[in-house]
Amino acid sequence: MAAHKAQTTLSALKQAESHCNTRGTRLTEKRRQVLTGLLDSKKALSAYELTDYCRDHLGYQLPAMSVYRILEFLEGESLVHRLDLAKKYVACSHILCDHEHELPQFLICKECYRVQEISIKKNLMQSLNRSVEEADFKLASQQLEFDCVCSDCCG
Amino acid sequence: MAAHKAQTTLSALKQAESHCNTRGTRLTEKRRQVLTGLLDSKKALSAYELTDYCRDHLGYQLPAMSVYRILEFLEGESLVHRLDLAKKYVACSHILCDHEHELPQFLICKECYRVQEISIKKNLMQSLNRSVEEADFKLASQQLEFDCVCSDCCG
DNA sequence: TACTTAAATGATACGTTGTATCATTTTTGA
DNA sequence: TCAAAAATGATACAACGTATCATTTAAGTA
Repeated sequence: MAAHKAQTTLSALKQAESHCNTRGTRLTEKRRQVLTGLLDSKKALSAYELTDYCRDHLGYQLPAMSVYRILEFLEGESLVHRLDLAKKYVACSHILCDHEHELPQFLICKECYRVQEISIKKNLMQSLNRSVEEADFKLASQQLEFDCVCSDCCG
Repeated sequence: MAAHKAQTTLSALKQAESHCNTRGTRLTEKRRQVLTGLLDSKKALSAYELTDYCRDHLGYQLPAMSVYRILEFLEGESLVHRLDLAKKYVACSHILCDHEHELPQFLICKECYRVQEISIKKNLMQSLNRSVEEADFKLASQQLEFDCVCSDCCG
């Protein structure tokens, strides 16, 4: 289990590194390790699952408090998204892209926590925003999360 | 604080009572009290806030475990909705209606937990479902919840 | 280089939401 | 009246998350 990381994970880490350099922040060893855990996982992980990841793959127990702080940092760098609905975290699927993206939407499988990042069509989001505004509310974020079931879990 | 309940609350309780009778279930005293707490609150309440409600308004401490069970019952009777996003509960705004409703959507103010129940236009929901299905996912429920800010909390 | 300061991480305690389990009370129906 | 079922109580515990203070590590400067 020690061995090798997928090409995309390595590329993403490199990209994340230079992103942080550019911004004058530091992708420390632990931050890199947490990000690696998320990149290598095809599903969303909770903070506590990430401490397990460190214990199992790296041989030390990263305190939950540190994981939360690191996730907060990574989210600030737009390298990670927090999924409120699942109370879990995913690596941003656009780390490797150099161009700007519209705000992502997340489809979260409530069974296996596989996550799909999609972009909802502009006019659909506009209609939605209009419906919400008619009720005198505003969407707190355009980054929506939808409770779903994926095709593996009984599509 | 002891005194009188709004007309709508009383009507809703009566309606809930007969709804349960019809279904062969029982709206017991405690269940009625929890429902009353939700009906009288203009915002979503957590299970623990409902135990506080009983302590403050009814003079006894309803155990959290009982509150959870009662909420589960009320949700099964479609008298209450659980809001995953807020981890809180609201009385269904359609208790007083006798006709069928489309599945509701919820706008939840993340500041004050005021909740607005709306119905999103059919074609909007259709577009959304289509987008989700293109990603090989399915919405787990058509009862969507949106993290919002209401007009009172900085509209 | 050594020293000071700031950034990052660790350790501990605690708060909130929620479930599991078993005991007790209340209601129902024969 | 009595047995069975339904509802509620009590207790313990699990998962997620934050507050606080201590310690370590890195960065910049004399």
